[in-house]
Amino acid sequence: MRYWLYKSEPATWSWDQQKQKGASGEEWTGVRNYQARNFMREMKRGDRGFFYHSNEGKAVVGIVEVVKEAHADSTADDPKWECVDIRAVMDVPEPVTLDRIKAEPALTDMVLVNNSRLSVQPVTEEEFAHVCAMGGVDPQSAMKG
DNA sequence: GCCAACGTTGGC
DNA sequence: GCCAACGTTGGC
Repeated sequence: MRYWLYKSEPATWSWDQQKQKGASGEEWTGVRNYQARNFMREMKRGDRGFFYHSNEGKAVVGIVEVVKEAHADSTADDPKWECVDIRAVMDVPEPVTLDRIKAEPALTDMVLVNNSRLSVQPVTEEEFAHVCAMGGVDPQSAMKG
């Protein structure tokens, strides 16, 4: 299993909206960047990830899971743009802000810190567990379901 | 609201 | 195929 991070501006698509989609989840549409698309092509059903609020909030606010692997993005006119479907798994009780992540020596290599513009990005298992712990989430339950 | 970083586009 | 111009993202 691999781990990921999905960025969204809460004004466009928020964690609350994601949660309202329930267990069937929702397409992660709108990615028009090859690097981000290629990461989504690598995703497998069951992969876990972070839901990150960019711009406003700037924090990891939730845990999500891939429920449908890459397929054509229904909002794109070109089928080369693909997306996965993800569902909300659980809240992060203490949202882990970008400031806290940057201040954490174990997380200096996170893509979030080093490539702030990439909207879908990989997270290592160690980083995932670390951020879970910082957010008050039991890493075991976040990583296993 | 500004602007740095980065990706994409298009002229040559 | 290079690279300047432009657009977008997202932190500040």
